Amino acid sequence: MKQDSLYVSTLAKGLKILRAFDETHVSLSLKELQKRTGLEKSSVQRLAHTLHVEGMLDRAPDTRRYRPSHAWLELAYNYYWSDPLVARALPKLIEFSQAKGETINLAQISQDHIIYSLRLPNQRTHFAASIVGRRVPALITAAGRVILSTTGDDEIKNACAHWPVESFTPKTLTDRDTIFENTCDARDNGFCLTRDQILLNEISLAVPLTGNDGRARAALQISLSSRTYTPEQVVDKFLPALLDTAAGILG
Amino acid sequence: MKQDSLYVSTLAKGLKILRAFDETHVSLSLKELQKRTGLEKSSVQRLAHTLHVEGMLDRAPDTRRYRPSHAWLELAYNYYWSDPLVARALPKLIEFSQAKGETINLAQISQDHIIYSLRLPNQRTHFAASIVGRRVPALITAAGRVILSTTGDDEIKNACAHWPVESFTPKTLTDRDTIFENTCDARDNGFCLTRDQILLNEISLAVPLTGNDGRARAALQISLSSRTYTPEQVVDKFLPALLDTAAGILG
DNA sequence: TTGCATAGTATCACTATTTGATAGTGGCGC
DNA sequence: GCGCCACTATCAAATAGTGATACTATGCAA
Repeated sequence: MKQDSLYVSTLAKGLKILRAFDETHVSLSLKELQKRTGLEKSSVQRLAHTLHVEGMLDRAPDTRRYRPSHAWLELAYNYYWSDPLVARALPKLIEFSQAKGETINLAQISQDHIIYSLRLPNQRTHFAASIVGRRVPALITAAGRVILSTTGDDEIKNACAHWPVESFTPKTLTDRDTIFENTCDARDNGFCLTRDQILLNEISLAVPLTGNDGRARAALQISLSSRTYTPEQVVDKFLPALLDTAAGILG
Repeated sequence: MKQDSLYVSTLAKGLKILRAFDETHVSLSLKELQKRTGLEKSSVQRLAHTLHVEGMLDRAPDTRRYRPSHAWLELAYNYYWSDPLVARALPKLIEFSQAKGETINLAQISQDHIIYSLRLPNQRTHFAASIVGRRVPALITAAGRVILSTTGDDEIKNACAHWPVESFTPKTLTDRDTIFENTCDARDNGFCLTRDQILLNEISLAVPLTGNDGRARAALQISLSSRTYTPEQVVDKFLPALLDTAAGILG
């Protein structure tokens, strides 16, 4: 950062302002931006002003608080055009969603997290699981494990030892040995099933979208309620269709 | 811009890099970025480098071309949390989508354009109409007109005279008088129906999501094929449910 | 209403940072 | 193997961002 002569720190500070907004900080005053970014008061003022002028931040005239603008959705739109997998996967996901009436997602690996890039939610899906762009530590998700399982044995071992884990529910599995075993099972089975990891009473089933080199960079994942199905029923009832959908995307 | 002492031009240049990517420019080399932004070669190099280091741009090691990164989806995620209308609308849209099996969208006004902030596509929906964040001139859409129709008469007149129009199909209506009439009809009817405006053989039906002040900032819109339905059938078959969905969101 | 505290706005001299010219490197097609 | 073009790296010059400070507006309490 410091000794990088090509690094433009002013731009980085501007991005820091954008990233100050999250689930629990949906609008921010100048003071709050200052606190959350650690930048100088004047800098925050000028950077936020610039982002506002450039249409990246909206501002409520009464409260003077800044908010994310519609431009944030436009960026997503342009991301979608840039990702060839999205274009191939989307029609197949829609097909699956309408045929089965169940939530289906496209998850992509992004360093040691997975990011949901397409989501076709059904009525029972809660908000955070309905909207694209959510990042979750790869190791605690079925999608992350099944993607990981397609890489080399050393990489699996290394990832299970070092990638971050985080508890979302009391039942979130944070024991790295168990995660490793489960990932190896995924490698052998070609799918991964988890329970209660992100949300209680949620069963998650994922299959890899394997590239030409045999390594997956993405996965298809469905969410079901454990009140409705047992894990075995989920596998029986949905795995074949999920594999078909994956094959359709890759074919 | 120039005589704005609070304006940080370096940040603005960085944003210009981000906005150089669109439907037809899904990945860009340094040279192309230079051309599209009009910035200096060195500036582009440093700004793009910074965006890469900060995770806003990916780079293919072989071709050295820059691409939008997953971070663009994360921004959308955080936008969604910041928009209270989205949270209220999403479950209702899902309900409608699953009940009717037809494409339904949430469109919001954004200056003189509308932006699709939620989309629940069905199988027949083409790619550009399936992904969120698309911006379209408000006047050529049913959603834009029905939102406009809830504002004052002067504003309607002014908007129909000055807001941009753009032809998407040979049948896109660009005659401002006809657009004005259609918007007045929308005001009287409480809904707006268009044909072949964005896509041939597409019927679009929109109803406003009216705020406390009687003015709409958003609309619900559905798309149907004119090969399957006549405009009259669309109104008969879908308008009541669409109005119910809108009422559910506002209630 | 008055007064106080807090948040937002505006100004400006200083200098750190960006700039843009230039030179160096690597890759690809001919 | 040669030459072209794109990308990378360097550095002196000066522009443009900084941060301290002062000013104004807002909201809350007495």
